[in-house]
Amino acid sequence: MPRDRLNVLLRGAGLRVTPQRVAVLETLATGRHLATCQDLWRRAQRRAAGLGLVTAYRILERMRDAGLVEQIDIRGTAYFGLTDRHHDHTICQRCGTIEATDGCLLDSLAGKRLRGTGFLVQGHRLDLLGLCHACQQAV
Amino acid sequence: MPRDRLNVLLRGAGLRVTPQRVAVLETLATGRHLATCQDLWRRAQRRAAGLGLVTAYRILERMRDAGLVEQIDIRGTAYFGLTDRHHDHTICQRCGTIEATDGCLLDSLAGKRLRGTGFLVQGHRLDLLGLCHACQQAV
DNA sequence: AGTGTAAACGATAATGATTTGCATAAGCAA
DNA sequence: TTGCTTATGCAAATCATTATCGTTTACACT
Repeated sequence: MPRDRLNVLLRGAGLRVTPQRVAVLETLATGRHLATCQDLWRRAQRRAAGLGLVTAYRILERMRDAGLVEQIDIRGTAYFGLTDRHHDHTICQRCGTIEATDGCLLDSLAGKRLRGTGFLVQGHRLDLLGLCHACQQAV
Repeated sequence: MPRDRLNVLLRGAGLRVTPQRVAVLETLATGRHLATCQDLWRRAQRRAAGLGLVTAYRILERMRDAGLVEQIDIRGTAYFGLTDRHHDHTICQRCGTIEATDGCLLDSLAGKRLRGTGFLVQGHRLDLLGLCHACQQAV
């Protein structure tokens, strides 16, 4: 993703452009999967030396509130990804292993085994992400 | 839910029947929504005095591994519910408020506002819950 | 009913991710 | 460039969850 595009994204979301934010956003755009804050922080340091972990947390929080980033919590840790992507996963209820599904599959899967991984589907979780009525006012 | 049914559930899942487990399971069956471990623990104490918080965690973990219970993590904390129910939610990306959706709605919702609550849908999260290949062997 | 053993329990103390407070530095509108 | 606001970095606090360990209990087999 070109640097300009990142700046536009940030400005468009009403966020100041700082090297740290660009670094985190760029890192986010580079990776193909969801990532934890710690992970992003470690990787983003190549682009912004001295970046603090706490800052990474704040940046992700800010971008999440601005709608640029999506936060998803799995087994006690938060994962982040760009909002414009699809994030469908299989999550093993026993060992917690997370894998992305190939396409966007949906209904009547219970009891079925997914082709490829052999994951046995027992149930599903669907969360609609967005803004509640109150927060829409507060923009 | 009758006490017998609970025992059958536990036994059927290969779990020993203890007053603590019955208490937690009963509490889970009583509540209409997902609940945190702390919450379940507090409520289950009416049925099993002296129940330890750590025990509640272990019971839920055990029942989750046995497939009786579904664990869902939101904003850094785990929520639990019986597996046999549907759990579709709206989650505000700003304030974190979680609400259950009325029915089971699915596609082409992005950008729409939900009737009733006015929740603005920006994206969604779909997790398929079940067992990975390795864990299926280990049963 | 009595007994042995693996599994469950309760309390306390770690762990690890996330937040908070505060002083300093940097973005950006005028 | 100046000034005001917001962002950053660090150290310490918080909070859910996990690990440890000694004690108790469920339950299969007498």
